[in-house]
Amino acid sequence: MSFPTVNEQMDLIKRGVVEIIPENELVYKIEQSIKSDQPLIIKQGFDPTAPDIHLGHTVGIRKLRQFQELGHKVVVIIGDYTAMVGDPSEKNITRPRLSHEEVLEHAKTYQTQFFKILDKEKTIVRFNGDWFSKMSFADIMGLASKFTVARMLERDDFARRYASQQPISIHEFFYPLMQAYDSVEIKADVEIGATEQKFNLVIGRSIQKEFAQQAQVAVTLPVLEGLDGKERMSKSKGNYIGIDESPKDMYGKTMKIPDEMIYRYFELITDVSLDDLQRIKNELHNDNINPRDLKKELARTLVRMYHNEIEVDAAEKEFESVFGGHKMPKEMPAVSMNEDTVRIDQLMVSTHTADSKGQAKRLVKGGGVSINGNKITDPFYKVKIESGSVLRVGKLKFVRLIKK
RNA sequence: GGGGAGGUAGCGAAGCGGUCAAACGCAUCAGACUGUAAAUCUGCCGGCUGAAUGCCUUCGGAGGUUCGAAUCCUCCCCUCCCCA
Repeated sequence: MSFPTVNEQMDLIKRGVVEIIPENELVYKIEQSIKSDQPLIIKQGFDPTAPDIHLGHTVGIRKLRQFQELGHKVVVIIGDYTAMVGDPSEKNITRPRLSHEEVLEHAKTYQTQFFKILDKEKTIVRFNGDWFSKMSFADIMGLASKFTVARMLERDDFARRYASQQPISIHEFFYPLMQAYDSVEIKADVEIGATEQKFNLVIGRSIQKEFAQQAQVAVTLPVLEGLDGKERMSKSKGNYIGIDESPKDMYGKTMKIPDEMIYRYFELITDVSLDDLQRIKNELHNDNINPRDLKKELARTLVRMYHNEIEVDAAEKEFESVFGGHKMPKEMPAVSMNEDTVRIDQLMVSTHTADSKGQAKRLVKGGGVSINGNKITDPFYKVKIESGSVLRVGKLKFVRLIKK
């Protein structure tokens, strides 16, 4: 096997990354790899706490693929063990503990989704339960003794929580240690992760040294903001675009991101060339160009990546007809009813377009409800049920009614 | 082990015997304006009720005092800080 030159490799690796810690060690590792004709081991871990992967995850996964293109070996760690323990960084959200079955189920979908981006042949998937489930308490104490509380408290979120009198449980301290130990177990040369992972990645270096290994290089990547443009993309915040979503949803959701995010999305989660990136940046500063058109280009690009060209056109047409021409979408959920007439609030509750009759009435009073394009203003309006009638609530919720 | 401060709606934060479904801010949701963007303005913002000065559920949990408790008492659970 022959590898590209050090400079070629570094150019690709550095694209879109925030930090390489330390860069000279990475250069050294690549030199050694070329010299010995051995690939580097590139690691990234995922906790399968949610059933599938969204575009936020692809920032890292795409970086892994770049390493693969350079000839290196990617090891994806599935944190089945850590996921079962429960993610302490989100402790304030009290999430339900996942059973091992659920975790494995999620892990399964993760794996198929990984391979929409990664080269299956060049990817090794490991579960960290393989080694953690076998450790004795003495082993755990041994691991714990290799790190100090003072260093733990250097970490931003711990420091902040400590300062603001929020609880921190002891077991949360194990998280970084477990992640670090994963690196020891697979002898990682490079670990990649989001910027917020910096602390964990660096601890991996310390712990590897404790185990007489060469320290890994930490590569940090930006965290992708979700549809709100503020908070990180995450399933639990509902501001995500899943990579398995339909072309229509993917396109529509992309059109919803704030303008400031357009460039960032192009940069972090698409394959557009550096020239195109520059062009996009210029056009965003050009007042004669409607940023919406660039957003459309982004939406097209994303749908193309995860679906295909035909779907791209269909999704765009669908989007334009609904939101441009104020027409109805082609496909919408249908609900069949026996009644001849139903009061609007009841109809909304039974079609799940409102959570309660009270909310339904409020929506009607707010002017957000229409039947076949006719706005309803009376919260006690009786809707005549006819097959083909369309109930619209807000901008996005449509239901087709069917008379039984 | 000792001392102190706390737990209020999605979040932050008032209230400290009735006028509290609970001020205010933020977020969410809907409307106007738009490009399904941003900003701005408006409305809503526990549930039920043909829409109430009505009913039900809610202020960490369980009891109690009272005509009446988020507000007082008892016990319990949880968190934070300081001292040892």
